[in-house]
Amino acid sequence: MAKIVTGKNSSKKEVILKKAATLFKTKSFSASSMRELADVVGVEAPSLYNHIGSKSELLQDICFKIGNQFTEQIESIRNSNKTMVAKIEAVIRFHIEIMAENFDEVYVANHEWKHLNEPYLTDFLTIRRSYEKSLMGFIEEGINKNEIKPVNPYVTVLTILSAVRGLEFWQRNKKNVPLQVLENDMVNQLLNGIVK
Amino acid sequence: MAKIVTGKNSSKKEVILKKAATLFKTKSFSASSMRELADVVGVEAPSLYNHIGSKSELLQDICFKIGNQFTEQIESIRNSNKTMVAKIEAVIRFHIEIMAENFDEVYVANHEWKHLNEPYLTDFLTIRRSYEKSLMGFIEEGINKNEIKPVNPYVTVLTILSAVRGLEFWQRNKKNVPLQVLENDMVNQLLNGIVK
DNA sequence: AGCAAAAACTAATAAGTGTTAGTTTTGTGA
DNA sequence: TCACAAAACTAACACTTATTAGTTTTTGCT
Repeated sequence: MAKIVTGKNSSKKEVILKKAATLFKTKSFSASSMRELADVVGVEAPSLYNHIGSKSELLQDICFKIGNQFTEQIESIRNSNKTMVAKIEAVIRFHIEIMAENFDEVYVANHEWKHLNEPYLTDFLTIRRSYEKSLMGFIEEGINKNEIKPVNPYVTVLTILSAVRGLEFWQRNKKNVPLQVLENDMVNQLLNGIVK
Repeated sequence: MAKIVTGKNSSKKEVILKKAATLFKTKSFSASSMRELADVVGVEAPSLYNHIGSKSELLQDICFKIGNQFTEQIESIRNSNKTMVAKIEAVIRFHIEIMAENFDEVYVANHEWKHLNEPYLTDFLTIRRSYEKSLMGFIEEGINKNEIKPVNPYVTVLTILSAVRGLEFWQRNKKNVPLQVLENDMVNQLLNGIVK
């Protein structure tokens, strides 16, 4: 009889969630079967149900864990007293850092949220939209305070968020480009451009 | 007996491909069934096989049609005699335009390529990597010619490509933000930044 | 009109899906 | 050591999957 090996501070459900995130990232949610997940966990598929409710629940847990993490961070930046440019810079930086730490989960939340069931789907999109609005507020206020050029705030948010999401592709080059270089260069390009 | 309705210049296979791209974009490749595709085409599932080889073949056709389109465009830009900055700008602009025209196909190529079978998977990644290398060449040459700040070329390519890919999220706001505004603002931010 | 090819149909197959039921084994505290 | 709960197991269910075989209908050409 196999046994789920739990690390020091993690419950069995957390172990399953972690492996699920990796599997869903690699194969996508729909193409991943509970039998495959059970395999990497080291157990038979039905045994998983002693610890989790359903396959969908796994996706929900992953998406909302990440969603809340981002929401908390941007709230705390909003309540800080930095210049608007500094706030935007802080957003870019924590985005990169959360991504570097919880890569698989962030990837899954970004790519597989559409397989959430209602009402989770609607909730998730609400959270995400409110996040985008916060960032858009920073841009607008930055323009008003004359820190930022009179750009279209929506396009700017789109550009920034897409750029940081692109870190998904970075992982295969982790060794060649250190995190600090990445963060600095990306912040610089998005804020100051690359043209001399 | 239902009949596949073909437009003026499109074969029945092309009709199926177009609908498949839309379906795969909406539901993802793995979560889309041939029965669903048949439904939107207006036919029974087995009838599709009079026109196509398999489900995987649909994905292959979509991915390589888009892949080749991008490759051709960047080749033609490479062979033009523009400044390097102008070449990079041209890349950003055609990216946005291809995306605006063939939205569903580009989306599928970007998101569902991992479900390609070998040897198509390897081929696709090779094409993509060579595309990235071309763009990276523009950056490096731009730095050498003193047109561009001494940035990390890899990070810069990553930032640019991710930013333009983010247009996926733009569609829901098509009405509010015209294509030209989008193109200009995005080019501007990526090349010149947003900070005053 | 009649014949051949194209393209639709129905029926069926084998494999894979998430999940439940019922049972057995394991780990823990008295 | 014994009992109880936690967590593993096997077997099975009801569905869905892509695809094939075989048949019938439609289309287009002479």
